[in-house]
Amino acid sequence: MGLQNTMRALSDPIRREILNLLKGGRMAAGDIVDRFEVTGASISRHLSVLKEADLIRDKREGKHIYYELNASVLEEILLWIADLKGDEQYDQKQ
Amino acid sequence: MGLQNTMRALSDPIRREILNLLKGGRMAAGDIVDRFEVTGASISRHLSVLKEADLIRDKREGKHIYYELNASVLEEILLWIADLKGDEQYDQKQ
DNA sequence: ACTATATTTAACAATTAGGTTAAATGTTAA
DNA sequence: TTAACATTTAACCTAATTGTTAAATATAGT
Repeated sequence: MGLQNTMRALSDPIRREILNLLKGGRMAAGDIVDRFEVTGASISRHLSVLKEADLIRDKREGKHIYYELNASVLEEILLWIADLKGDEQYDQKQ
Repeated sequence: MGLQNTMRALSDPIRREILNLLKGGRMAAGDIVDRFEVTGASISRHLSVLKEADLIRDKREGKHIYYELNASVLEEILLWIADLKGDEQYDQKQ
């Protein structure tokens, strides 16, 4: 919901790294946790911030909850930044 | 210095609005302050965060300090986001 | 129903961020 | 050098963020 949520979600390095991981395809929460030094509880909250920003989506499958990237939300930032840069080429592009 | 500083700077709505104002050309600190409801001290700190992120540059001229946009730093974010989106078209460019 | 596994939520502590007012700094002009 | 103006810095307060551990929830298998 809106640029603010998205920007806030992206302001944390762990959350950005999570998105980077998901670029390679969906992952179960536990597998994401394994990639970081912090606890599962901590990652779980990062995931919920990303989900609130609609940057990721989750889907339960049995015991696991899989997370996947939803990159479409990024278009808004991209446009905001391109506008700031006065980058009309990109602005035009859908 | 780096994506983290930039992202952090952009995560605040007042700072984003300041950048938007500067899109129209350089402004003195006081004129920026007038556009917001918060105190000059508060805006001054926002400006210093933006400056640390190298998103703006300042230049003293007599009693005034003028701030101007430095949009070039945004390229890094643009690439980061484009990469996440798998947007090769933009990735290639430049 | 019980146990093990996967994940989230709650409660708390530490840190960071953003706001305020008051003091400090830098500049210009009298 | 004093005064006025423009801006930043310091000191302080409150609220938000991030991390931890422990408890709660959901699912699957026995």
